[in-house]
This record gives sequence, C-alpha cells and structure tokens, in this order.
Amino acid sequence: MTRPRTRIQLRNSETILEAALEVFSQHGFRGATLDQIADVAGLSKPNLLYYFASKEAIHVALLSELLVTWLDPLRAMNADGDPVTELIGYVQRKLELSRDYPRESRLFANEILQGAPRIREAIQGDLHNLVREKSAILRSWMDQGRIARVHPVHLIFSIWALTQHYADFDVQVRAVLGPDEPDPFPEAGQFLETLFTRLLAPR
Amino acid sequence: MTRPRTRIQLRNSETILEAALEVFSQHGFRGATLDQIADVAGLSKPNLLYYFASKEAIHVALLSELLVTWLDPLRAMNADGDPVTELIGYVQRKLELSRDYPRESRLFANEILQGAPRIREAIQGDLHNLVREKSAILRSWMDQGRIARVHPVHLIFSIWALTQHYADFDVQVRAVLGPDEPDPFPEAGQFLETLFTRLLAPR
DNA sequence: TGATTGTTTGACCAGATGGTCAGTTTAGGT
DNA sequence: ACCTAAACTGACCATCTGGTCAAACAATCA
Repeated sequence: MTRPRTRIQLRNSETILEAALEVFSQHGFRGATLDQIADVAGLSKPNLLYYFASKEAIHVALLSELLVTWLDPLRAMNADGDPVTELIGYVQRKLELSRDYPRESRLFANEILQGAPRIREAIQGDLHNLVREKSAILRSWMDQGRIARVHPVHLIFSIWALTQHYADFDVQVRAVLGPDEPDPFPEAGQFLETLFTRLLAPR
Repeated sequence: MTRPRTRIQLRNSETILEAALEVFSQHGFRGATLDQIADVAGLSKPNLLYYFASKEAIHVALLSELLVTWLDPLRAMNADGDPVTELIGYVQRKLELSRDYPRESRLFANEILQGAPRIREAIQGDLHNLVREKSAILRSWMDQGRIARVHPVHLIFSIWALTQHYADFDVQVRAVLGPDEPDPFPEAGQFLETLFTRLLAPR
C-alpha cells in the first residue's frame, strides 16, 4: 500500500514483483498461488503479505507498472519525423519488447483475455486517448500523401498483434518453426519491416 | 472416456462441452470451476463427472475438438487456385472464425499462453506438418513469381496474429475504437485485405 | 546498552474446490 | 407392469489456498 521507505522494503518489494511476474505470466492470475510466488521470491507467504495487502494488490502493482513502459514506444512516435521511419521504428521497438520482456507481454495478454477486469478503465482512458492522439498524426501523414491511406487504428492494432504474437504465442512459433530455427526474432524483424514498408509505401 | 451411446449421453455431453467452453474461455483452465460449468450446463456437479472423468478430461475434449476445426481453413488453401485469392480467402475465413467463434479462439490462446501443456505434441506434430506442407505451396508460388517473396512461415504467423487479435483482444479493440464503432469486423476485413494484397502483390 | 521500530515466521483458519459414493430416480425394452 | 441398466443426487471428504495473528527476531539510533 504505502510506498517503500527503507532499503529492505525497496529490495523485497522488487523481489516480490519479479517473482510475481514470473508466476502470474506463466499461470495467469487465478492459476498463480501465493505459495508459488513466495517460493520463487525466497520469502515466506506471511512476509509477502507484509509488503502487499493481498494477491490482487501484487497483480495490480505489476499491471500498472507495466502499462507505462508498455506504451512508451507508441508515445515516442514523433509527428515531426519521417513517417515510414517512425512507424518501422515503432514496430521494431515493440518487437524488441516482445523479445526482451515476454513475461510482461503474457501478463498483459492474460489480463485482456479475461476481459481486462483490473485495467479496463486504464484501457478506456489513457490507452484510448493515446491511440486517438497518434491516429491523428497518422491521418495527417496520410492527408499529406506521405504514407498510404489505411484505417489508422487498425494499423496500430496490426502492429500490436504482429509483434506481441512472438511473445504470447512463443511456444507455438518455436514448435512450428522447428528446432533448427532457435531464434525467430531476426527473421520476424525482417518480415515485419517488409510488411509495413509495402503496406505504407505512398502510391 | 467412452464415446456417447444413448441420446441422453449425446445431448448432455454436448451441453457440458458448450458450458465448459463458455467458462474455460472466460476464466482459463485454473480459473474455471466445475461448479460454474455445472451451473451453466444446468446439471449437478456429480452428474458432470458421470460424463467426464475429470475437469481436465473436459478441457482436453474441448481442445482436441477445437484443433480440427481451427485448422480447416488452412487445410482448405488450394495449390491449384489463384495465389492471392487463396490467401485473402484464408485470411477472411480466419477472421470469420474470430468473429463467430471468439470463445474457441480464447480457449486456444489461453492454452498457448500457459505453454500449451495439453496440446504441445499436437502442435509439434500435426500443426508443424500442416504448416510445412502449406509453406511449400507458398514457396512454389513465390518461385513462380505469382506472389512476392517473403518468409512463408512468418506469413502464416502474420495471418494468425492479425485475425486472432480481433477475438482474443476483443475488449481492447472495442475499448480503443470507442462506443461509436460497435462492430470492428467489417473494417478489419477491409484493412486486412488491403494489407495482404499490398504485401503479396508480385513485383 | 536498551528502547523502539521494522521484519519475519510458525501455526492456524475459513472457504473454495475437485472428486467420491451409496443410494435414489428415470428411461427403455419386454 | 416389470426389470435392468442408465442417469442423477445429497452428503461428504481431502486438499488447496488466500489470508490472519501473536510472538519472535533484527536493525537502528539514543
């Protein structure tokens, strides 16, 4: 509840959130147990609850922390830059997130799949507004003929879908590619660059 | 375990699977309870377990049933047809599945997210082989210069990601689009047709 | 050193949950 | 109408799980 004050509080809160991310992202909210989290964190269950009021409090803490960093790449999309460069850059940054922070991606996916009970308002508020803002930029680029005209919001959806797929469906991706292809990300990056370059090329 | 024999067995198995799909797709395996499923099915819990040996047995029955119908659209992709038509057709059929059977899509997504513990071998076996087979077709189309050259497996991934997104992330899609746009699917279909047409146009 | 505050834990609890079972009710064939 | 097998149920159980609490322990500072 209250913010960390002492060194120990800071360290243990961190440890707990890290362990909780591991467990929640693997089993979902309902599938994760406090005992598992405590075990991974190397702390006792009552000690966990000394730092967080409840299981849900841990989950909420993770999600709100996540939402900020998750949307940063989109925020970084600059109206003054070169449109195609900006968009491809966004795609690549999002793909890097999928590669480097797959647990966060799965945590988010789990939450949305269940109907986003804990972050619905954030999605209808902050996210909705951010997308409105950025699609206005996209629309102006289209008006200027600097990128091809497509539905800007569905364009953003397509970026999310295509990049997150590599984190959320990692098991499937690797199983389908087979054991010969240990790291799908380089080729994914190339494929997505091709895809969005062709989609957006002004015509 | 054993296949349904009598009329009652057939009807009740059906009812249970329908209820289980509803509950599992909404709450995940761990989040769903037998009591919930029994309630939705309008049967008592012991009666549920008269038809299925365990909670897991219900889940497995659903998943194996699902896998067949889920891959049918890909199976239907015909080597003798017109490449772009075949691919766009596949995309549209997959999008229709997302629109008409979102619960099945979410059930599948849930399973993959958790690491596919119950269908791993099916994915490494049947799915892997089907994708190999179909990417050979894609490759031959590319060799003939009838569609642009891209990584065939990532092309298939992109179709899955883009279409399933509209079922699995439905809440997000609707929240971001806002209440003015009640049905995202028509515009999604148009967007995806544009996307794949431009991506695949021979050059 | 002692007092105070912050940290940790074993033991415990109430409710939920998957599953069992003995026994009752119903359906279908004769 | 009767019999048999199928269908169904209330009561029950063991286990799991989120959470509590009083008491023990550690750190910090006067």
